[in-house]
Formats: sequence, structure tokens, C-alpha cells
Amino acid sequence: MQLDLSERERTILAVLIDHYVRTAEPVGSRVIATKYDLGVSPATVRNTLSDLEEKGLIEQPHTSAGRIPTETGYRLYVDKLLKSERLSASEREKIKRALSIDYSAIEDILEQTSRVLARLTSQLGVTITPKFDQAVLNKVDLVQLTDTRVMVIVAVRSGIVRTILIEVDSNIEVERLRQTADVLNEKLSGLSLGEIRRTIAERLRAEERGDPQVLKLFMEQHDHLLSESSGDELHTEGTMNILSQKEFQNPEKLREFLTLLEERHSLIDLLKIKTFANDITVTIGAEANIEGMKGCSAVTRSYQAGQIRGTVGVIGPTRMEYAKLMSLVDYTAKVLSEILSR
Amino acid sequence: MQLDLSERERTILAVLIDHYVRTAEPVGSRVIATKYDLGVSPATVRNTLSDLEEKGLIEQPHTSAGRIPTETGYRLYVDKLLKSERLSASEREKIKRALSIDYSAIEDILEQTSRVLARLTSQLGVTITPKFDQAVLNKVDLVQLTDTRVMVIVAVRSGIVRTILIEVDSNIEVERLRQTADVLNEKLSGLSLGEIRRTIAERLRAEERGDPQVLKLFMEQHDHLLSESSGDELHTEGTMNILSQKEFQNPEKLREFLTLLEERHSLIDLLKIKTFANDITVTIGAEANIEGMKGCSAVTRSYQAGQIRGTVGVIGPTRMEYAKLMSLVDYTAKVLSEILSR
DNA sequence: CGTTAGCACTCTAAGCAGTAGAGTGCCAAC
DNA sequence: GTTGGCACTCTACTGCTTAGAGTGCTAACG
Repeated sequence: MQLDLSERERTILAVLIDHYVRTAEPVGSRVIATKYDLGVSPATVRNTLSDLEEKGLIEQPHTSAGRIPTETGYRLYVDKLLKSERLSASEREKIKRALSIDYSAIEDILEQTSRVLARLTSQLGVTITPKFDQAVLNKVDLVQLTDTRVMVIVAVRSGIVRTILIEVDSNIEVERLRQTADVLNEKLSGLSLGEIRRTIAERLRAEERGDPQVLKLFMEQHDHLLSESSGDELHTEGTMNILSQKEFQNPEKLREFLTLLEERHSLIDLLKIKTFANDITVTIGAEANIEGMKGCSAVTRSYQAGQIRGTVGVIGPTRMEYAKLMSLVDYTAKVLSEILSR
Repeated sequence: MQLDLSERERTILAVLIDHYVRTAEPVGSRVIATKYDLGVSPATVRNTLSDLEEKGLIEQPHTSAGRIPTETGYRLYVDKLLKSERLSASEREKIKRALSIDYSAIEDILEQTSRVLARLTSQLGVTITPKFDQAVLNKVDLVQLTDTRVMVIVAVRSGIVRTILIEVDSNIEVERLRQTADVLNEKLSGLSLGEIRRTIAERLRAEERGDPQVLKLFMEQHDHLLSESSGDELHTEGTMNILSQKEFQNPEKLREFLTLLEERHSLIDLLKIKTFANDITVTIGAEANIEGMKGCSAVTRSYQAGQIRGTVGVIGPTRMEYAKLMSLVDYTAKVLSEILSR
């Protein structure tokens, strides 16, 4: 499809989208011609609209209604027509202040970030925690809980902790447990979890020191312990924001979306891919290839702290204020990166 | 209000509620008289219905409709009329199997429990983690993350771990940090977190050993670290189950309910109170004194493992199968207690 | 040749009347 | 105390009409 647009087509598409985003009503030729003074009559606008429809950028819900943008239309708008908005000083201030919580684990900061995004955008705020795989192991701790239960604590640089319990046959002496932990630390700390996962068998094979049973269990469980997919990595906030959006009045649509939210893994996949993007990314509707994301868009940006990367963003109906959301998410991601790499 | 019911009134109320729970439609006199053979005519039933209405147990949505139970009606039904249902062997089996996950932290087990409840009941499954306050401290760990950051790990018997970061002025030697941790363990382990919170100042006052700065920060942060209200104690699963319930077709109602879900603290409060109940508890509508719970009921039961107690249950519209849910929640709570106190 | 006014046409949303059906309350009779 | 009968009420559904919005097309205009 040829997408060379005339100057008029460009302005009219932009105006139409702007208006539709605000009103959620199909936009007719009269509104465009009168409310925004383009110096042309509704009839002329009609011709242009007809052209835009032929190009697949807008469509009519029914014959006697105005036009609404298609996904392709939004795409073009976001790529070419958008004029980026500057955040007001007060908004910047708000974001910065809200994210400056002291003494918090990274999980808390990310949860807070989702919340801030949700509040400022009235959309769904989402974050995922850093790719655990690339995180560097700081320390392994073994704690005897009961005679037969040992807790393994894996602490990663930047404040993430993961724990599991392993079940041992008999009580292990404190000194011996400490020695085992020392072995693990000596052999593994400073490595990324990914590396550890791939090479742990080799690294611990010839080890004579430490408790062999604990070491064996550690190796058996390492996948559960070190893998990135387990744990609470996705934070979502602002579900009710979504409810008030006009497009979710339809209970069928709403249900679909909430299912998406509850199943989590598709969302996690989506956000994880975005982790590798270095700039703000807009994913419109079907582009995400996720059933529940039909009719929805995501504005996302990766953040970074050392070797750790994750994604923050917002999700809402395709009819969203892209310019505003993009600058908001962009700025938030930057602030977050700063805070995390302090 | 006098609530002595005649035999007929009792059966008719029970039949009406049973039928309404299944159909979600107001129940008329004809249905009651014919579908359930009570040996009386619809006219007689009408008289009885009129009496029940006067007693506030049932009501009419509008003049020409059948009757539906009021909250008082449900209450009486649950207290007096319910015949308890036995779970089928296969359901018991399902629950037991689903909860027997090995090597899991308590958080995982509870999440799993909510999920099981949600699936088996088609309602919202909820759990809260044990009252942290009564949990007994097992070990405190201090881990140096960077020059100025120390992670405090508080491990409690039964597998809950909580961590925070504290920011110190300058690097602390490993040996000194270990010594500090030892002091904390010596003074505090074996005590309940509640005790610690109340008496920590006193217990550490005259302490000469350990790093004074870390000790000071620990004391300042102890509220954040030891308090029960922080952290992810509430697990909810099955949000979409709720969506398919007829009473939530009304978007206003739905919105209210999801707000409740997202705000969490009212739910936490509700479930926390139930922690002290030793038997299965049914909370109907306004009894919960929570805005968003209007039109909803909760069936809950506390579980127990050592000194630790928490609550599991389901939440759904007041029109629910109380008998079935009660036995299901009851059994689940028992299995959970067993598993946790292994 | 692009732009415009005019007009017939289409479709939706809203209001209105009429009807069927469900269910009640009451009364008189059993 | 129970029952059948009957008038009454209210909802939900149907079909009909109308107003309004918006389009597409055509012919005229600068």
C-alpha cells in the first residue's frame, strides 16, 4: 500500500486522531472543517477522508457515522505525525518525588513505579523486574530452619533476593552448613545467574568440601532458584483506570483484557522483548500478537542499572494520548534508571 | 424482629434460596409449589411468602416479580437451614494433590491455595499469609551489597523471609558485620516479631558490641521490617470467575468490586479478623462493613501451623452455594494446616 | 481542476405504544 | 387453614416512527 500523504491528508489525519482520542466518538467532516479552521469546507474534508479510508488509515463503524482511526492509522500517526510533548515541571517533580523512596528493595520501587504511571496516565501501569538471568550473584546463604529444612537465600546485586527451601535427611551442623555456603560463594559469586545455570554442574563437580547432600540439592533445584521466569516479576497497577475507559464498557472486551492480566505470561513475554529496545516503543493492537491485546496499545521503555535491564510502561486502549504517554513513560524510565544505579 | 419460623416457612425459605442460587432469577410461588412437591398450592405458598417478606427474609425486586432472599434471609439460612454437604472423594483428592507442592516457600503454597479455591468454586479465592506479628524470628542476616548498602534479611520460622536495604555511611568490615548480626541473633532470635517490635529499644540499649550505626538503623527501620502490614500478604486469584457471575454484569457493581480488590487493605482487614475464628465463618454483605463488599459474601476459615495463623477463603456474590463452599473451604484450610505444620 | 453547495440516501438512537407473561394480593368458597 | 379465581401491576419485548448525523454524488463555480 502506498502511503505518501499530501499535506492536507496529514493534517486531517492528525486532527481526526486528536479529536477522536479526546471524545471517543467517530469524527465527521463538519467537526474537522469547523472546529479546527483548515480553511476548507466539509465537502473537501469529505473527499480527503474518503482518500484516507481507501489507504486503510481510517474507517467507519457504520455508513452514517464519522471516521475512526485504524491500527495502521495510529501507527502512521505515532511514527510520523506526532509532535512530542514536553512534560511540565510539576509532572517531572511528581515523578521524581514518588520514586524517591528510601531503603527499598527493587521490587518495591518497581511496584511504586507502576503505581505512579497508573495514576499519572489513567491507564494500566506495568513494570517487570530486571532480567534475572543477567544479574550477578552476590551471596548465597544457607539457614537451618528446622532439623530437616534448610533455606537457601540467593542475593543478587541490586537488592533482589530469592529463597527456596530444601528438605534434607538429617540435621546438619552449623559449622558444616557455613562451610557449604562458603564453598558456594567461593565458586559462584560474581557470576551471572545465567552463567551459573549453564555451568553449575561443572563448577561443583570435583568439590570435596561442604555437605554433599546440600550441594546436590542445590544443583537439582538451581533451575527453580535461578531461572528468570519464576517469581513475581510483573507488576501491574491501575486496573480500575482501565474500567472507566469507554472501550471497556463492552463486558466481553473487558473480560478478555482481565484474563490477559491474570494470566500474566503473555504480558511478561511482551514486556521482556521490549527490554532490548533502547528507545521508547509503541506497540499497537495486533502488533503484539496477543489475543487479549486486541484494541489495546502499550507504550514501553526499558530501564537499566548496571547489567540489569527491565521494562516499564503503560497499557490502555489504542485510543490513547500517545504523545503524552510517550514522554511520561520515557521520563519515568530515565528517573528509574538513575535511582537504581545510584 | 421475631424470627420464629413455622416448619413450612423454613422449608419454603430453604427451597427459595436453593432455587435462586441456581437460577439467579426471582422465584415465584408457582415454581416453589410445583417443582418441589410440597403438597400445597401456589396460593398457600403465596401466603407464606408474604409472611417471610414481612419478617424481612425475602423481598421483591418489583411488584410483579418473584422473591429473592435478603441478607437477613441468607444469614438465617446459613445459620439454621443449611444441610452441610460432604465433599466427594475426588474433590478431596484434587485439593490434596494441588496443595502438595514440594520445597516451596509458604508464599507459594498460599498462592497455590487461592488458585485451587478459585478453580474449584468459580469464585474469587483469597488467602492471607500468617500473622507476621506472632511469627518467631529465626535468624537475622546482614549482607554487604555495596560499600554503602547493607541488606538486612529477616528469616522467620516457617519460611517467610523479609528483606530491606539500609544505607550506611561507609564500608563496614565483613567481620564487624558478622559480629553485628551475631549480636542481633543473640538478642532477638526465638522471640516473636511482635515482642521484638515492642521491646527492641530496651533490648539493644546497652549493647556495646557490633556496629552502632547498623544497630541504630535496624532499630529505626524495625517497624518497616517487622510490621505485619507491609509485604505481599494477600493473595487473590480468579478475578475472571467473578466477571462471569450474573451480578457483575452491572458495570457499576463490577467497578466497585475491582476497586476493592485493588485497594487490598479493606480485604486484608476483613481476613485478618477472621484469623481469630476457629471455625468456618460466613460474612454476608453489609456484615463486613466494607463498601465494596455490598452484595458479596465471604466464606473463610483460619489455618494454623505452630504459632502462625492465617486465613483462607472465597469471596463471591451473596447468591452463592454456601453449603458447598463451606465444606470446600473448610477442608482446604485443614489440608493447608497439615501441610504447613509438617 | 480543485473546491464547494446542495441534496438524496443510509443508518443509529431514542421515544412511544401495544402486548404477552409472570406474579402478586385479595376474596369468597371449601 | 387451604384453595381457586380474578383483577391488577409491572417488566420485557416488539414494532413503528422520528430526529439527527454523516456520507457520497453531482453539478456548478472561480
